[in-house]
Amino acid sequence: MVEHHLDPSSAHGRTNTLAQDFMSTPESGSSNFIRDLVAADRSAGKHGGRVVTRFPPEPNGYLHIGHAKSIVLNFGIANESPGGVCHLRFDDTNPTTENPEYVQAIQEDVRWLGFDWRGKLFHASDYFERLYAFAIVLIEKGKAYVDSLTADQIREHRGTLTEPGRNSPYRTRSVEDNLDLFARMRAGEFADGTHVLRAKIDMSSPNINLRDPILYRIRHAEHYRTGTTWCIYPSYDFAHPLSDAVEGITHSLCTLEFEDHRPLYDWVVAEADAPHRPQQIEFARLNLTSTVMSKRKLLELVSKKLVAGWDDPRLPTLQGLRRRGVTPEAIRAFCEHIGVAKRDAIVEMQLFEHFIREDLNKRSPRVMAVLRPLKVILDNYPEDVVEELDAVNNPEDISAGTRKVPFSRTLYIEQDDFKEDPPKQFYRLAPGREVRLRYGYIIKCMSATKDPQTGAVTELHCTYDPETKSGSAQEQRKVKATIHWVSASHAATATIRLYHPLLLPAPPQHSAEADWTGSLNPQSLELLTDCLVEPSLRSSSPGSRFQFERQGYFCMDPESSPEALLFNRTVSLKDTWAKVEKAQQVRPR
RNA sequence: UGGGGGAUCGUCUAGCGGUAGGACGCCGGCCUUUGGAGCCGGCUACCUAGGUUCGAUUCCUAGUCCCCCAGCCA
Repeated sequence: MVEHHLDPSSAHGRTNTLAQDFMSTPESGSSNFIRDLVAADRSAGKHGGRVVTRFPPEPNGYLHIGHAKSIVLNFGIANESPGGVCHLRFDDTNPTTENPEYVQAIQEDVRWLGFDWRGKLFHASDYFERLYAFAIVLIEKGKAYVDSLTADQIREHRGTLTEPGRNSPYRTRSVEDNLDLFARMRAGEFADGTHVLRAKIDMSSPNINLRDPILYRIRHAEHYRTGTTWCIYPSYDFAHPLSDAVEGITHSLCTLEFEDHRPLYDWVVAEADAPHRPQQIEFARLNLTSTVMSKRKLLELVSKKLVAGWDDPRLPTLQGLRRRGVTPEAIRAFCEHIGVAKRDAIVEMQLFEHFIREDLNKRSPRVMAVLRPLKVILDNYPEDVVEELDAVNNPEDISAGTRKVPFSRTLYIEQDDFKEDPPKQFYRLAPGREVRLRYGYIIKCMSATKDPQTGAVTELHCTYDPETKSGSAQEQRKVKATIHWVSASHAATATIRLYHPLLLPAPPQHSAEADWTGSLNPQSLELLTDCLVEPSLRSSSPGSRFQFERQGYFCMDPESSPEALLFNRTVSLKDTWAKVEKAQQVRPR
């Protein structure tokens, strides 16, 4: 049954989120200093009024929520500029860390997030030949030289933060010698580490990046795309600005740590006679509480098998979030909301959860599932009767219709919904008390059966009030609580994974970075077996998202099967009672 | 004790010389067949000290604190 009533409350709710409801293209973003700057450049006719941005990941890991911020910014700015475009470029200049698995995953993730590079897919490795030619230009202008110092010697010559560096004895090599040596580097005549190509700038610069930075190094390694064609590889500081220039990037957005590379970026573009001069603008990277975001730490978790893989739902990777049930819309809305600025910031995980709930609330079908079952027998309900009760699929979306849920004499409810000795403000089931069963009847608890050994409550005997059937007009009796349930003989068994923060709230302070895994939450994964879910779930498919009423949002795992249902909890519902209960523990009754 | 950046509610963020606003969170209330959702109300914020100005979060000066940089990583 599908109704099309215009529900005033949901219609009202919709006016607030109009932009998000019509997002065949992702929502246009809120204002920030970079958007303002790009808009100003465009109206001033800078770069010919064009806007070309780029998202330039190195394919040495999986994308995470921090990358999402950059993706949303770069693609967002391009998409809202007439004729604007955002390139996807793999910054693959270091053959030892990169591999095609990551390239594939990154493309998938960008698409999943809802962005389209419109055919503008590039690799820095596409430009190796051109970059080589730019290097020749530099050498010919006397702006670059081959240095034959060892790595240690180079470090030693570089000076320190407070002391200037010293010129390498090879700094004065002739252009002819440099050309010859550089050609032989390329030809493979030299071993790794024996020579590098360096920019000739200023060894006494207060900016260490300008103390003759390394432009090329020798690496006899197989590159996942160019194989063994090359044994010299350009460094980031050389490849990045020139790749931007070659692609006609107008605004090259990157994170704060590259701020003092900007003079070098500009130097490279200018001295190499690049066809175009992009503008680098820096912004603060995203930090989130109670999780890890650095590639190094994520890789460590995965390779040490501290988590199940890159798509472990506890991880802030895009694949982890997807498997957990987070939608791309929620991620985008979050990224737009947190803003873009230059100050270091740590965003609370609760803010992210808010955007996940907000999105899932509108779209998730409701369903009943009992995570920790407690048997309930309705003593006055006939043994051979099964009623099919009408249940609303989504009160936020009447067009989602209704479904039938079987009801019978023996049911299961949540253990938490019964307390033999109820504390103050607990208004669920207790001896002698009444609650409504969602979509069903009001029931009254007559007695609790206990395990003689442990004293644990094993089953409840209740009576139901036939006059109070849901939807019947005659009985308007109110009770304080409504609880969810499943019919014992109809329910399907499921395994459910609950996720808790990856990091402990207060990380042990002792040693800083070395053993950061000490602050990992050993209880980050909670596995519940023998959960009982309503039978309609048997026919749903992996990836489907639901709200388990009164509990949270759950997503059917890819490894779920009709015989072995498996769900991941995306995020819990806000739980007012949990707060009250916690407050009571601090100051009882 | 070099250079580059940054400081606004608990947390993000707006402000561009004229009443410091929004979101999350938290607290209280309303409503409710989800203690959900929704609604209403509230919450000790401009780093400090001077200066300019009728008026400064905004401009100037001097401090303080925080972040980044000494990879042949990006």
